[in-house]
Amino acid sequence: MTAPGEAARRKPARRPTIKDIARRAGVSESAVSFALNDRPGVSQDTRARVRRVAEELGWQANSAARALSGERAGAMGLVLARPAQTLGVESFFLQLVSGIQEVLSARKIALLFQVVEDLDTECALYRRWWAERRVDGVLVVDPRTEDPRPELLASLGLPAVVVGGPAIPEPAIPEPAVSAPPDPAAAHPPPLLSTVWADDAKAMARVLDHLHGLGHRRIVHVAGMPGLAHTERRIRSLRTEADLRGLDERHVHSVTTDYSDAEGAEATRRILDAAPPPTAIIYDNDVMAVAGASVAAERGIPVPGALSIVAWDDSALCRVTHPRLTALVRDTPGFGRLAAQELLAVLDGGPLRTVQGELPHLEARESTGARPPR
Amino acid sequence: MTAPGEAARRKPARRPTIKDIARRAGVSESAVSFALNDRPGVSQDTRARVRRVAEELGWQANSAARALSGERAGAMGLVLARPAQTLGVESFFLQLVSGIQEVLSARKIALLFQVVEDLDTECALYRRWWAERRVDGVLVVDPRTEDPRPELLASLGLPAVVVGGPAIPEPAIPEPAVSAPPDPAAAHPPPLLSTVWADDAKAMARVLDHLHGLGHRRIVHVAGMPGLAHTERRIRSLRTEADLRGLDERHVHSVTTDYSDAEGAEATRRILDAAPPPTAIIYDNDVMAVAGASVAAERGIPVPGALSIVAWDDSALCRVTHPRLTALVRDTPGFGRLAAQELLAVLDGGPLRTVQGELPHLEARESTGARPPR
DNA sequence: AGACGGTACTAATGCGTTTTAGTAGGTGTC
DNA sequence: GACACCTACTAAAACGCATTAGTACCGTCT
Repeated sequence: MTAPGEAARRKPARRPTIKDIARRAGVSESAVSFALNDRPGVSQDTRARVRRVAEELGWQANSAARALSGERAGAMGLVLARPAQTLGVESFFLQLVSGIQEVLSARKIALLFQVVEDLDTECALYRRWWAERRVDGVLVVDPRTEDPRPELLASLGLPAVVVGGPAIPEPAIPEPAVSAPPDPAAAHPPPLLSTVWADDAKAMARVLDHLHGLGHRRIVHVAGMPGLAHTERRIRSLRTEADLRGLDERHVHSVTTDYSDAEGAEATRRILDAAPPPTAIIYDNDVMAVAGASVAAERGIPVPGALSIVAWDDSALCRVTHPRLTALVRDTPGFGRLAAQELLAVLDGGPLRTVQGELPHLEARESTGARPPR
Repeated sequence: MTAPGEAARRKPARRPTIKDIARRAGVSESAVSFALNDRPGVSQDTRARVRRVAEELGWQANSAARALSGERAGAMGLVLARPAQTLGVESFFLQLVSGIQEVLSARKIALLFQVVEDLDTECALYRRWWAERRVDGVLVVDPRTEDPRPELLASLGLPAVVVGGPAIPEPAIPEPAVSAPPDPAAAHPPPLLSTVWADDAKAMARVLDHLHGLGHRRIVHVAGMPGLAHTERRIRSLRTEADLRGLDERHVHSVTTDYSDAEGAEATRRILDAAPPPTAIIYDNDVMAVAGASVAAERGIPVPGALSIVAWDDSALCRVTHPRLTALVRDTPGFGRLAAQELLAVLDGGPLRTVQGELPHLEARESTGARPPR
């Protein structure tokens, strides 16, 4: 017996093709194709025999050949445009991806995942993927308020689903009536792509309910990146909820950051320097929330004694701090599954849709408590 | 003018092929192929003209056709076998992937990234990718001590590089001489795959130098998952380093976990319950280190006053805690680049190699200090 | 002048699959 | 018994590219 490694190196095992199956089953290649793809044109007997032979040979369709013969590439794409150093701690993406794949891999569809530096590179990559016919569709993440991607993808005819969009105002929050709406068509352009999203407005309402119920009246929202659609949605929702409770800009407002721990900490320092400082802070992700909690610890500000903290997005992070952080929990893998299903639906010629993910719920932990007296 | 969305939907823009270029440049398809692939057989003039036309048309080779015509799929694979709920906070993988892609995308090679539940599924996926000819090679992460993957991949003839291996003993640490070595061939099987790895032994030596230099004599290592090669390497290295300093099992030892915050915290509680408790703890990842720091805070144990903490792997996490954690910093994207380069080398028919990544350095922050008196 | 060799190209083939266009044989119809 | 009609299959084409085998032309050598 030879060493398995060497043997393997010498004979790189030819992969079986349809032709091998045909020969072995004593039928034509077309018959094999029909049999394996559940197409009519072969008897039950033949179909079963071909299937058995294919199984024996361990045959799998050559994806390139299948893609070439007019059909699909059997792959979807997901691009994450983030500067390399911003990558990291957030658990959101791996979980989203894992949910997406749960759906795709059941259909034997692969996922091309690519991390790029910026939006331009992302767009260039879509073009390349499209020209190379590498993917059948893409999932667009981090939708922005002025987003070139839907337009681009629609013009390429590359099926896509926006994850986390859209940038249109939520129906639940009627805009205050204005004398002459500037340009309704521009404000509400018809959506170019299907979209799955979470209702940030309702989620924000839940957070405000929680904090307001605890007596908090001075609340600051440390938001994420300015251009992102959900950042803007959350900021707007905060304002709406504050208005409902009669709290003006001086008491309740948002500041934007780049989502990093550094800016989260920096924003927290500035916020706590204000006179009077807020009694509660809402952070747009878990990393910043932890960074903020750390700043409070550094300054000896008791949490939740003097300051309550809420993290938008839960993860192990929120449970390893002391105290553990109250967080908005959402089912991120579920969101990924939803997005993948919607993309498959679009590929199957389904209509453009806007579907809504599960509403996040607030997991109250030790970082939120009653407003401090005085 | 029609709405852009509608127009896009109606006319899904045919993608240019080599035939289009040929027609437009007034040459045959083969000439175009020669010109675009830097093959001899066309004049400089023609080559330039064809290139220009291809550029104008925005032509990109159809990846399926290219793959089918005997060549490569133009894609690599990376499978991450982790239970869904373990996914998350670690920044390691996204950074690794980003480094890998820096190298691959320069060569227009795509990365298929897949998250699966367990090792069996991972192996099945390799088989499928191989049979479908979906990838030209794969990167194997999380190498284990008893790892079926190298054998499988070698037998399939699917080029691969192990990232973070190998499971062979480091040459720097000669094993204590034994009378009859059990089976040297089994202990040191010839490597089946190329490997990139970091010298965990030297890194551990650095950590021990640091802690020992600060006076620590009772040190516990909270390691990761038992079956993983680097876990075993680190455990062995710790023992070696402890022996060198005359510290026996009672003073210096390792415990294993599943890398999660929960087990990191749990292990910390048990460790601190020991009499006498250690004065320093080394955690195998950032998440557990933060969880451990949180347990210390919970118990009112001052860090580093009474307990020093070191995290193996740095990330934003280590900087957002209070105090900030001393960590072993490695250049993870660089490691990814190295792995990708090595994989390309293997594809180009290069020899099986074992290359070593940059040695991590210890970033001393506030979580380590002099051994407490008494 | 004929053989030789090189250059710049074209024609034709193959990759593995799907799909379209046949075709042979049987069954039913009137 | 000629016709249509179905079933179960085969043959052939197509997908877009790389590649191999020509081919036409030109200059050079003997």
